[in-house]
Amino acid sequence: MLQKKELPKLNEGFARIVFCHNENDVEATIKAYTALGPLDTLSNGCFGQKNPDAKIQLGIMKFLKKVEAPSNVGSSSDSVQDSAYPQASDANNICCKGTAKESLLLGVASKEVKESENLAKGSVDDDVSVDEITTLAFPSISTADFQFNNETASDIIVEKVEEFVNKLENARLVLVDLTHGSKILSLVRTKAEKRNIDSKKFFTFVGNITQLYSQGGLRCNVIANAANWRLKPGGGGVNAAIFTAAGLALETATKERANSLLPGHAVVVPLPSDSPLYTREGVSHVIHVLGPNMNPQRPNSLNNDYNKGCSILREAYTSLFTGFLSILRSRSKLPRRISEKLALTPLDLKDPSLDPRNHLTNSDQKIKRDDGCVYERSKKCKGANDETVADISAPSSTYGKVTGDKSKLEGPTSKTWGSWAQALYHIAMHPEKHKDELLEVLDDVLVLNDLYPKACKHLLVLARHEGLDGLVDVHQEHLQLLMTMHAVGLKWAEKLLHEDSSMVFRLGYHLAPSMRQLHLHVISQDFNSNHLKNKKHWNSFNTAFFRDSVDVIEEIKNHGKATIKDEDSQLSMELRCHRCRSAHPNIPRLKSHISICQAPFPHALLENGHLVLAPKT
DNA sequence: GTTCTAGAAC
DNA sequence: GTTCTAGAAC
Repeated sequence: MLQKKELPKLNEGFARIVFCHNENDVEATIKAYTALGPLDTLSNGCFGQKNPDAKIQLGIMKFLKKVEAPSNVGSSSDSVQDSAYPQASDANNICCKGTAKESLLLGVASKEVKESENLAKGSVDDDVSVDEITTLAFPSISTADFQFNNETASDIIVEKVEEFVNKLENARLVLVDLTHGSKILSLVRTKAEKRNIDSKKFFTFVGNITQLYSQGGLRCNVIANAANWRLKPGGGGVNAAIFTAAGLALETATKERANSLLPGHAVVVPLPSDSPLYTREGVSHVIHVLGPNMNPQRPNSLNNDYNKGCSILREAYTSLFTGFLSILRSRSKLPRRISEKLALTPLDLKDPSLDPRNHLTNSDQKIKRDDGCVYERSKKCKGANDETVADISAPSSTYGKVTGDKSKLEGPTSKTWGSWAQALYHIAMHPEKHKDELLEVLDDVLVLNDLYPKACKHLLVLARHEGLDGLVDVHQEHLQLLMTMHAVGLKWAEKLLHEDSSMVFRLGYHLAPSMRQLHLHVISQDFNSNHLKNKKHWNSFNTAFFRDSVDVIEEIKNHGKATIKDEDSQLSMELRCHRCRSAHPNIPRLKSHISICQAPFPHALLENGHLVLAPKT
């Protein structure tokens, strides 16, 4: 209903929403406001007026039966939701629905929280909270600098959104572009409409992805970055904007997770609470994504190979959305009281104890945080209190009671483990007792040298979660952990490559590990070690017994578990060179062969990131 | 996971 | 004779 009494006056710094019942109401409203000053058409279904003194824009949202979407709407506005509003036959009906109201609020929220409170109170009857919605804002991947065809990219975006949108529960996805005339937004919008994708769960938005809340009133807890492969600031576009807006905190947090990214992959980085993006915009995570590159001027150009390109772009969106889902899942594990506070903006969080980022759950999985607060706290705890690590493990755990008991201990998969097989488990549970052996200590993982390396360089990335003895225990909810383990392993491989660029690394898990506690092998492919002594040693790294980390991650993403089969048969297979595939009668003969074999690695290994090599110079 | 060692393979 | 494997014990 047009609320004419609200029309004449708009205080400085305030915005107002006017609910219109029908086209006539909208026209009348626009007319009334036009009388007060020039009115801009901001975008489809949305009009605005810039008040130069107030520095805030007034918006009038139009809710009608069906609005044709013009792809080009010139405007000087900063940002505005780009159509895709819920549509219904009666505007009042929409107004009564929380989701529509959220859209309204999001569309024209003002700059300061105080102001938006006033906005809500002044113009909207019911107080409907939008706070419980978790939102991922993402730019179109690869269509800008990487010159990926917009038409094809829009198909893939819509396809992937459609695939994930039903898994979101109370969350949503927003495709963001800086410009109003954005071709990709227009294409995606049209195609999403055609496929009847729920516009409450997915819509497009015009605005700066680093100012969605402060300038556009759209609260996005998670934003995606179209990153470069080195995960470094600079370049241009979204990457430069996000790194600049997030400050050094993002660079540091990113470095802890990964040093580089393969095309088609994504890495979730929790944003430290001192980052301006966190304090100003309420962004808790940045997900770096690397898409395929079609630009010959940029590294790893695919030379217009759209077969590969499409497959990598699909992978990129899968990784991005899966990363987002893992954030949702870890949030949903928070106790109710905390999750209720989750969507509070940082401005609302006067009491740091209310900040969910400062909490650990009581469940058997810690909510991983390496932002300043928690990291500092956990470090302090380690010094003061030996129970820190025990706090992480499950109080309700029924296995793995670490006592002096020499008897075999049961793990979660009820496999029995000899006392000798518990060494990694002990390290994972009590890293403070093994400081000298550890190369790196992070919230979720530890890095250490394998005690009996089977190659010149052989590291282990050890999960710290209790209850994960091996791959068999890994499920969908561990996806984020697997990605962290991979990223940390990759980081170390690259560090070692820096010291010796002739090395080649492979990252993977043993199908049936001898040692309890999930660990990722990062192993150089020279296999030049006196500790490699028998057929089992060789085959555990050079048959299907060795499961590449990238493949395991894919399997968990797609099927929720890793395929475990034929573990024993792999270990007794004939001995074959991992490069030229020639067979050898015994270990000494094989070893003398691999010391000289220069054959290229098999295609299956060279493709899809199974091997980590130094970049070609 | 390693070490030890009997016995098979050469 | 030596070399190498594979199973038991830890």
